[in-house]
Amino acid sequence: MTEDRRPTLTTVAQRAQVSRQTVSNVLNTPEIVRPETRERVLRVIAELDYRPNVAARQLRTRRSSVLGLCVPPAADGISGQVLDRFLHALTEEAQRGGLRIMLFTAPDDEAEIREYENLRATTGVDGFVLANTHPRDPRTAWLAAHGVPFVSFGRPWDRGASSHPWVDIDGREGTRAATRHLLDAGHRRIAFLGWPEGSGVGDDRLAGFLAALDAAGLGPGGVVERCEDGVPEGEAAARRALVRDDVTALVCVSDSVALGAMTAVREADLADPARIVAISGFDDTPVAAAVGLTSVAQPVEDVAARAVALVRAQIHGDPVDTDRQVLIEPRLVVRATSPARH
Amino acid sequence: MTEDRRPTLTTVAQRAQVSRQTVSNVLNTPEIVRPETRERVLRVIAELDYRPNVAARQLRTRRSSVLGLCVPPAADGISGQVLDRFLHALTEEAQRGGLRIMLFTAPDDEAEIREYENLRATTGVDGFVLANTHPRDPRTAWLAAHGVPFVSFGRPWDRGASSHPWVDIDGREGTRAATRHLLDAGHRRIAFLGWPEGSGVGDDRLAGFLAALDAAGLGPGGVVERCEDGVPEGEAAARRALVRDDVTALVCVSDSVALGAMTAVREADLADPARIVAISGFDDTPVAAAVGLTSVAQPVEDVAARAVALVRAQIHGDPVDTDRQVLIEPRLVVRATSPARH
DNA sequence: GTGAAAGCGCTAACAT
DNA sequence: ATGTTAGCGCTTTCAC
Repeated sequence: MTEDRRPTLTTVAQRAQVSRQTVSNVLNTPEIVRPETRERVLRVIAELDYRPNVAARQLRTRRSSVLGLCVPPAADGISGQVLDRFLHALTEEAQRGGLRIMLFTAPDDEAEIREYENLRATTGVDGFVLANTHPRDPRTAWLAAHGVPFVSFGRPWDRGASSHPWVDIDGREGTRAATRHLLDAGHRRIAFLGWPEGSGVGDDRLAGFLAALDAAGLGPGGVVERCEDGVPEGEAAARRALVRDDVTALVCVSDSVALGAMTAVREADLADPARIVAISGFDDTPVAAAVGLTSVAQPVEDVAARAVALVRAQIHGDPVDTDRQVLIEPRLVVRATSPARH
Repeated sequence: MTEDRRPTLTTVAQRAQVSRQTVSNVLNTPEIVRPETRERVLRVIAELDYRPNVAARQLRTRRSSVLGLCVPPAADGISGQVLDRFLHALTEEAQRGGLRIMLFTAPDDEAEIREYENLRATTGVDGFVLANTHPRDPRTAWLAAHGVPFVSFGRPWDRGASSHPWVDIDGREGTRAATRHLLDAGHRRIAFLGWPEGSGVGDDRLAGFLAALDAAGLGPGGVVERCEDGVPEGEAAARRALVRDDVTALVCVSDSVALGAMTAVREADLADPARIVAISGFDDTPVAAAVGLTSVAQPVEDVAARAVALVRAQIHGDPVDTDRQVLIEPRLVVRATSPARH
């Protein structure tokens, strides 16, 4: 058990015959150091495998290069997957830019706010990423009021909510693309299986469906069945929609609902072999890929990249030249559940 | 924008009329401080809302109270859910014990090892949790060789591998319970849908199946069909198993395989209404709950608790009185796909 | 361009 | 039981 400690700035300085400060400059402001000195110092750094101690740096600079992320107590079913993919992407993107992601949990919004305070005061976390904002969210208001850098994955859905930096995926455009795809495949009577009215995300997705119908001259309005998110719920909703004999395609608000719809459709297809009902889901979860479900994919990597850029700008106090609100286009992934009609 | 900084030990000391050191003692070794002094200091701490600066503490104590966790580049399908649930549980458990989880990524094992070095040298991460160990894993060997505290969720599957602290779930016991459940339900000819031979986890689960058959006097051996993990793969494997008319139940190595099997079974049941084939999966993913699939649940909360305890013991240099290897019993969740035979 | 001094907030070691 | 001293490793400020 060797007890010798890691090299420090002083170790490097001695060995390179310069002052500590010069070594620090080589690392932080290399351009002000004479090239030959710089070379020599860099060589010693490599030789000794020197790495700066971030705790010491943080103590001095009051900057931790750490972002906090609250992981929700329970994964919310199948669609929870999206959040997990986002977490992977975020970690990767942050790391690429010299930032780290630190996790924490809280049972409710108030507790989460207390953790923000705590993490700021103790660990000196530089900023936060919120991944599950909801209407009337007290957390964004608190963070904004306290001047804490943050960004949310998800728009604020309240009318007149104070605007804060966010990145989101254009759900409306997603369902619009899915609906257009089904129209192109030859379907004329398409139903939408959505969530109960009032959820910002769900309403947004419904809007895209209606817009596509309208644009095709099939509007205004359309067949809409609503249900809570879930597989059996989706199955029941699909049954209700399929009562109408002319419905030949279902645009679903989520992969969970779509998975349930697939069961209902399978029965309907058996009852009337001439009636092949097409389906599209939303989120492009692994389940969708597994069962061959056409779905709308959320490019979480793009979201992560923009999100990191937005917090970083706030941390560095950079004037944010690009928009502080970013809407990202989703991508339709066509699979077996939406064949062209012959 | 008020620029006044947070209170420090000195602020508290002055206000409480004691030395800095006494305040520190109140926080770290309260028992050596006279009760009345302690009370007074604590009151001031509360008044000023003082919180210790962890960077300063870390600089002094060479301890960060941070655990590193590598998130895999890509979520591996439906069963990836287990890992995500583990991550939630781990965060919660760590936080409860005053530890934080810091995320990082690496494209391969070698890069991950480099990150270990990096995180140790720069951030002073106290230990690591590995969640995806595999046969011939160079990472555990490196960590052990360098005396870095760590624990893995998952046994080392190599014969004669150097033993390190780990926590795992007893997959063998899981499939044994599932098989026994189907035997109790009246099934006599049960097939196992497993992964290709050679994966430690898959072989372990198969062993439980065989053991249960043996114990019931139906062994040795049994109907075994193998396939890669995945829904369509599971469907094909189930078809192969169901060719035998006497097979009335399928024990599946994962929920993905089981989900595929459900499709095959549905067809078989339609072809012969008298033949109701039961199914069980493994992992108890949200999908299983959604489609009513009987499955073996992994109590990741327990795993997280034991894992945190094991790293903590190493960090503190505590003599580990309990076993450094912990095997946790899974729990069978009975749902609609395994009704009793009438 | 380089060096010296000071101090970020904390705790280990010793003195009282 | 409490106080004093010193220093963890780094960067900011100001000399040179």
